[in-house]
Amino acid sequence: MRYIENPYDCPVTRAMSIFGGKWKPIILNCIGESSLRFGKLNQLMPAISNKVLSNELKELETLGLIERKEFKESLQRVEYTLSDSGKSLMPVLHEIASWGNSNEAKKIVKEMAK
Amino acid sequence: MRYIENPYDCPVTRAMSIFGGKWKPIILNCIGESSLRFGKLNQLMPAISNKVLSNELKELETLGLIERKEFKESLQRVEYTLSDSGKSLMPVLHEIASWGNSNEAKKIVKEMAK
DNA sequence: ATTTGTGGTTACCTATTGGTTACCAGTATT
DNA sequence: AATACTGGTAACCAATAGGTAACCACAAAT
Repeated sequence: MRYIENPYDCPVTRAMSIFGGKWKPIILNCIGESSLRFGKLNQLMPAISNKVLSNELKELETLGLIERKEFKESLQRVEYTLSDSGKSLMPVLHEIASWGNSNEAKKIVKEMAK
Repeated sequence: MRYIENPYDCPVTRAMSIFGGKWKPIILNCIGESSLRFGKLNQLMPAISNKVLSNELKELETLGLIERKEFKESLQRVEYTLSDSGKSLMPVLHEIASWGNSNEAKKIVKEMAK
């Protein structure tokens, strides 16, 4: 998602410029308090291609919302976690998740499917 | 935004399928508790074209998140308000707005601009 | 009679997103 | 030595979203 012009300094516009987009909130929520590998993220979101996942992870890292840790141990191993900025988004993600679990949301999705 | 495949029934995925996208959260937040005319919405979000605004409003109406009221009075007059479903999103929008006002968010946007 | 404002629609084009397939390096397994 | 797994990347193409500009009906104002 590109930066959205925001002449009136709208906070929702600012927030959505940062973590809006099809996958970013979902990825951030998946990672949450845990530490996930690329392959695991791919499993959790079967609908995302590895190209797109790779791009999104890079963008989230550039934004400073996640951290990428490479373990040189043995077999290639990379883990993603939320940075402090990313963690500050947790209340937002919880609120979104909570609404997503509401009957309102479920009803709307049921309608969309028709 | 199309419906996102959601095999694990992730609530964030469900929520973002509904009100995700570049403009939807911004429009919903703009309307809030008030009742806004098309022209006013256009003023509040100068970066949106009237075509896109028109489309988004239609989609939001189809989703049942907003209501469109036509006043036959005199001059063509249409007002948009949140439906009950739309109002149930207010806590989410507030949380997003609150994060958008945080220093974290402002710092990130400052970096993006470079 | 012409102009202005509202709430759009239409046609057209471009930019962005997303998807597919193939491929790669390093390590471990068979 | 060949194969498989991880975490990707590259090239290419298709679909979708978004943007621009022109236009329209209706009403009111000049």
